[in-house]
Amino acid sequence: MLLSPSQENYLKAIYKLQEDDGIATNQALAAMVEATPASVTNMLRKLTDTGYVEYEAYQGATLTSAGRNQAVALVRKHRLWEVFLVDKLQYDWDAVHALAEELEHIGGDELINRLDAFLGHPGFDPHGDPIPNAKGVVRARQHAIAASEASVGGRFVVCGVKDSSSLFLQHLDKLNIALGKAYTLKECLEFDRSAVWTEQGGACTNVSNEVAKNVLIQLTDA
Amino acid sequence: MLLSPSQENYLKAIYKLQEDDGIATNQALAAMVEATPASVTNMLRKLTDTGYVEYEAYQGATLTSAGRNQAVALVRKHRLWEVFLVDKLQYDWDAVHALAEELEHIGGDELINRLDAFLGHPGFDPHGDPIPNAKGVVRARQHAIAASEASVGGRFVVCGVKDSSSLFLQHLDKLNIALGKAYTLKECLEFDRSAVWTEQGGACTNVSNEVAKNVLIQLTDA
DNA sequence: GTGTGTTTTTAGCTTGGGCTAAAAAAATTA
DNA sequence: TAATTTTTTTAGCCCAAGCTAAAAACACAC
Repeated sequence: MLLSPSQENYLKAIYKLQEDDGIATNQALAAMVEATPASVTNMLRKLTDTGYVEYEAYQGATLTSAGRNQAVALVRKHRLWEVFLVDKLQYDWDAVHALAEELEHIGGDELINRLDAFLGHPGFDPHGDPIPNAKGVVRARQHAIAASEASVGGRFVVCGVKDSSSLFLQHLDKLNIALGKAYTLKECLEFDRSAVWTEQGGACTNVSNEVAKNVLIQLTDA
Repeated sequence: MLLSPSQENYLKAIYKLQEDDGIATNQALAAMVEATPASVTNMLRKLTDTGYVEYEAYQGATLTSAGRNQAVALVRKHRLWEVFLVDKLQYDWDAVHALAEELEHIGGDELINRLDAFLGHPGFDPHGDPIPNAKGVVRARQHAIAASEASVGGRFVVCGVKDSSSLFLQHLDKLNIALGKAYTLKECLEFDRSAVWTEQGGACTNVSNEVAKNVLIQLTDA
């Protein structure tokens, strides 16, 4: 059974919602695929008939194992294309999402496995999200927590973002925050719950709680 | 005005037919886009309304300058993706057409210009066809003739193919004929109009007229 | 447990791109 | 020129994927 780009987008949306919220409601799906709830009901019926989704009226949707395989393959394709665009074509990390969204619907396993090899089997995409391997295994990011959870005096390395919207990523660029950079959490300001991060070199950045909640870090002992 | 993949395919087909035959008839278009003549009539009307095609009933279709720009841009995208697939992902030259056909509908100028730069601004695709530049200028292949036009004793280099179907390209692979290789035309066999080509090393290949007609060469004096 | 508000579904319509079958125009042959 | 064949167009249909508006189901508060 071959899936249309639209159907693939639904599967990906269900997958993400299941991961994040545990459940994929009609409304949440509608928001994610940018369609009306009525259209979602339609499509869920179709995907149920073709065996990718399990769905009973009013109960939300879950993926079958076939559906999950498809979704993970799409995530793999999306993230590998993002790596290509950033590493090879020198795109900024905030500009690649939309293009990867188109590219992920092209070709099959052959193409993506060759791309994977060409890129050197990268483990993570430009936003720090892990890339599933050819067998569909996603190794979870280890020990990652939101930066807002760090405690004063703690040292950490930025390893990902929760929000990969262009707006947020450009904001991080302005704050000079990037993946792989190491910081110490100098202090937390009671008033607005913003934080002060210092780099090794001594540069200080004031980070709002809103930002910190969307930055993923790994604590380091050094 | 944004074009759908289907519309883009029609523009490309009209462009090719105009180049090859001088005229794009309804029937030829139908064959090329793999649709019925009735569907072609429909689409031509649409493309006329949007200003990409000039078309009067029963008279065949021609591209406006806007249409030609689009078509040339598509050819550029197609050929650059083919170079990517062969040079970077190690695909065989007979396997890339279908994938490039999908990839050519993705993204806009930005993407393709970055790809072009990444590939080192190649002049020709893996089948020897010239790649239009960012301004839409296609520089014609120089002095290329069909191998069937060569005369006995002549030396030449293979520089392209007329037929880039998978079947034909695989046949060339079997004959060990590839772009860039140099040959001497040893003799022409009266009986079936096949030819004997010899390589520098001395290896001989018997080439049928059918094949020779679809191989493009450049004569060399040496 | 009844009422109110939210969520989901149903019903019916729209648009893009196809299709077939039949009619009309053009081209070819006698 | 007339008859026949080929090509193109018209008319009417289908399917995928969306939409709106209204009805039904659910969930929660009182």
